[in-house]
Amino acid sequence: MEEAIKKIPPSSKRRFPLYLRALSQLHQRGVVRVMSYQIGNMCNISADTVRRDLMYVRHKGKTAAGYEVDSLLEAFNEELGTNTNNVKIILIGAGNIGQGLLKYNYIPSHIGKIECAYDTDPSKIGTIVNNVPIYDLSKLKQTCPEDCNIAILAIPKEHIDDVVNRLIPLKIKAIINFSDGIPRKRNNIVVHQVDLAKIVSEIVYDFKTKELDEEEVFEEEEL
Amino acid sequence: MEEAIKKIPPSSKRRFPLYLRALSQLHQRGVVRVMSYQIGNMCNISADTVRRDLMYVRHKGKTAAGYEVDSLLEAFNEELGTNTNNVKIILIGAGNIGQGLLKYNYIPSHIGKIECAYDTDPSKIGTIVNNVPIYDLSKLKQTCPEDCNIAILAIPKEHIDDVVNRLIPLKIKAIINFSDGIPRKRNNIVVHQVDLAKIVSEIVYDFKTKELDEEEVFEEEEL
DNA sequence: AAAAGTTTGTGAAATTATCAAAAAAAGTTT
DNA sequence: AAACTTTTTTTGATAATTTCACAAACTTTT
Repeated sequence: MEEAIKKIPPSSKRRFPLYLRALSQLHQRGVVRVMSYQIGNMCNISADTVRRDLMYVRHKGKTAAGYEVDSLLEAFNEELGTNTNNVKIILIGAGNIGQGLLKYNYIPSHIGKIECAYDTDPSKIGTIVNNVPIYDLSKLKQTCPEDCNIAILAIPKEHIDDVVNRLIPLKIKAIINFSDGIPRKRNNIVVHQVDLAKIVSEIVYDFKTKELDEEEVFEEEEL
Repeated sequence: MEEAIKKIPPSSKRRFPLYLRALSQLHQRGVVRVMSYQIGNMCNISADTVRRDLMYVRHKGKTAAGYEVDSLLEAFNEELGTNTNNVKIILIGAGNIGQGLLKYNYIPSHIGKIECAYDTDPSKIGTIVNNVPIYDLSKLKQTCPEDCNIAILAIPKEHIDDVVNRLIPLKIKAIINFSDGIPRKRNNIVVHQVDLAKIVSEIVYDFKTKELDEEEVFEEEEL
């Protein structure tokens, strides 16, 4: 008879930061109402899934023609709390991918903040990209923020294990690895592989498959 | 009473190119046998899922201590056929992300080949990065390969719609968009958003959530 | 204010991933 | 070389997640 315990599926929760980002953008643009499919487009999620997800945070069922941006924004802010606002991230490697991440605002503030970046190239060391200073990798220990647990790796695969070895004495517990190599397993550190080839591959394959399907409609009918 | 129709779930099929890539790498290294969890590690997929997927292609159930690399490789080659080998891709934008894609072999040949790249920066035009020539974007029409259907976008969001407009007269039917903006909807062109922020966001959020969970074990017990 | 058109909310179905335990192979010990 | 141990696959069962589909709620149009 008590209120049902609010159990939000993990798969749904993982999308919350995306919603927060989309809603913040909408809020900034002064948009008052938004449909599920619009949020879906912004986040690359189906409208169905968006609606399901929104069910979990909308404490009161309310509108039926779009959602109030501000009300949802509030709900997600509450739900996410300050969990992710203050996450400090370091970036190892200010090469192409690294600087790409810095420049394009790919990591918005809801998610966390890249505090500083590291490289070994003297021409990069000492520069500042989009407000983020690039330090000498050899000064990692001295310059890495105290309470930083997450590192993004964007370096050639030859150096991965080297770098990971240096991250272990720091308090880094999670690595987001954009490099095309996999560090060997360690105990105290979780590695998340971001595999750009995987991403492209799936899309290309989907596309090619769909194309074939269209050609093969005739054959199918023979069954 | 006929042989059951081999129906491979789409979600599974989408992983095939990844397996093909992993298996090719193993083959090159001369590895003869491989366990499901090793493939899983290489592809960032759980061992459970890998095994299920392999069920679909291994026409005959066989070994029980690891899989034969070559036999699987053959099976996937057969399954995928030449669908993806000869896919031609163009890359618009040879900035940080674009060159990153070119340099790090992120797009292996099983998936497709980036035939050429385009930029507007005179210092880039005419250069060759990892065997891929960079052309002037204004020469797009003249230089784009005839039978190319896929374009990767890695440009500032301000120029997205401009570029997409130019892609439409060509035979581009799918866009893989690494930019942090979304092109407006068109009829004849499918856009796949690759959202680096989304990726990082999910990882950071997962990490933070797990951290909190550990702290909150006590509270949970009160229920 | 009635009719037409949207969009949500949500059971139900379909799909996908994970668990768990039996079976098969390989390795180890005696 | 037989018996035991360990590892890894296979697969039925279960759980989680997504998608479908449609009634109900609201908006807009006539």
